[in-house]
Amino acid sequence: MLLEKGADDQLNRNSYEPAYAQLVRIFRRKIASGEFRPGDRLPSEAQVCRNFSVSPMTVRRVVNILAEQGVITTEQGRGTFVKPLELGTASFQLNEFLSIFEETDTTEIKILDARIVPADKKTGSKLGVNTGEKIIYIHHLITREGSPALYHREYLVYDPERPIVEAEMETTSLRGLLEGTGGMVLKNGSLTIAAVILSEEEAEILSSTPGTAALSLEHVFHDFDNKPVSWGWFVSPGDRLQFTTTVGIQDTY
Amino acid sequence: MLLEKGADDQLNRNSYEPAYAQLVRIFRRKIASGEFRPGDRLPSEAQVCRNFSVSPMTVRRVVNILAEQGVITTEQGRGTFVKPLELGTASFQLNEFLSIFEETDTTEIKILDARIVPADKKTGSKLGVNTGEKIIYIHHLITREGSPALYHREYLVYDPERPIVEAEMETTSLRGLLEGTGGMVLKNGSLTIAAVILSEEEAEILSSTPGTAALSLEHVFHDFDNKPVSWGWFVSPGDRLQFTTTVGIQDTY
DNA sequence: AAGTGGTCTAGACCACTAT
DNA sequence: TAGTGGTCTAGACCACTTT
Repeated sequence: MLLEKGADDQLNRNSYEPAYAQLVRIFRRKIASGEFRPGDRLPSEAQVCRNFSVSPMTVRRVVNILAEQGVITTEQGRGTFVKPLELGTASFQLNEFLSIFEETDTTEIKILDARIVPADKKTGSKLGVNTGEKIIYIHHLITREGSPALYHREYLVYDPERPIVEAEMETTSLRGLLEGTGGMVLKNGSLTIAAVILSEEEAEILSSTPGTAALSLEHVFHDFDNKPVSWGWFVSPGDRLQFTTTVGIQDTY
Repeated sequence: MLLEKGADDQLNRNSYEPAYAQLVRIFRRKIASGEFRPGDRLPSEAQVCRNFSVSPMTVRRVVNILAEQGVITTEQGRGTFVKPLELGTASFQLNEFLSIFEETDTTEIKILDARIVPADKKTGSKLGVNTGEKIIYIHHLITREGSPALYHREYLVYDPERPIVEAEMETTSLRGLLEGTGGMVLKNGSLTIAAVILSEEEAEILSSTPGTAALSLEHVFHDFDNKPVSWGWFVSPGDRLQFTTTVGIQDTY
């Protein structure tokens, strides 16, 4: 090594990339390359300050980001260590699933059904309305390159004061909901992924076979009064949809 | 309001909870309560500095955390705004799924099979070894409160130099792998959730019925030479396992 | 006592947006 | 020009762990 310094040992202070981001990248690379192995102690923050000529606050920020990313752990008074790979840190992003809606040239959203119906017992309890009360039912089919990819059924509370009907019944509104630009102001929601079997009716809609395995994504959304306003689910045959993710250190330079 | 100040308008500087964490909590609460609605502009950072008597760096940290959490967005030169709910930000944590392994009093891990086998074509290609080469095969059954919850099949590259066999064949090693304390030093892995149908053999293992819907979690792990060292999958009947998560502002005080 | 991470200050300077 | 977010400094003080 002698006195030579590589690109991993100094910052480019003229770069548009901030110093803290460069340091995050450098340390991720050092870990990915095996220079720092799981369990190893990283140089102390004071040392990093001296090595890269940056202030303690900047190093602190880098450490916080890497810890947030699950790459390192800090132990007060002891040091900062490279984390071993942990399965539990894996998270599956819904974004990936929803990205198909953005391929507007190959993806088409059709309305199969949309009307006002009386709530049955289960739907009523999900939406917090009495059985028999009027609610909105919408049935979407999403096709990719001409063939059905998944369907969406949704029940919405019927509030004449809010023009949900018009807003929601537009095909664009489904996309709007996904992107957060819908007409409704939603506070939060809960989502569930489950495995289901296609019924005869579902199989016909999706041009599939009854008894096929499928993924279901169920959702309930609440407004700022904590009242449920939407209950519904997406269903897609198992061979046309799956969720993937990665854990550990990725080789992204 | 007059001159009164509520708990949401001042910090407790004697608390063990740092100022930045208190501020994050306060702003989350203000947003959850509807005091700030999606689209609203929050007070400028300089204003927050004055209102709470904190330095700009502390406010900056708060803003970064809330932005990271997906609660707000920042626009340079314009301001900081409350984000509308976005479906795409949802992420399903594997941790929740793996938490069943921590209930050691009700969860039991049994080895159904564990031996050295020749690699078939598919397994060989997954693990990067030639067809017919020796690999390790392990079959676990995980039971909860006496009844089968899910099974795990795994193929491992056979390296006599590394005592994977002994380490991995212990029931504790599965738990170790999940927690990152296994004997192997893994760099990263890829994970896939898919819907499958239980075969007759699988149904028998799981005390279920053939044709039932099930969730499959497939995994491939790589070492620091970027070589695959493990390929396997968990399978659980759809009525015994699902993934859930939430989006938006939660009411957690 | 010395070294480690953790919080916080009170500014500086910059880039961007609105007026 | 004034106000906004964004980066960074050079310290201070604290809590904790190791020697």
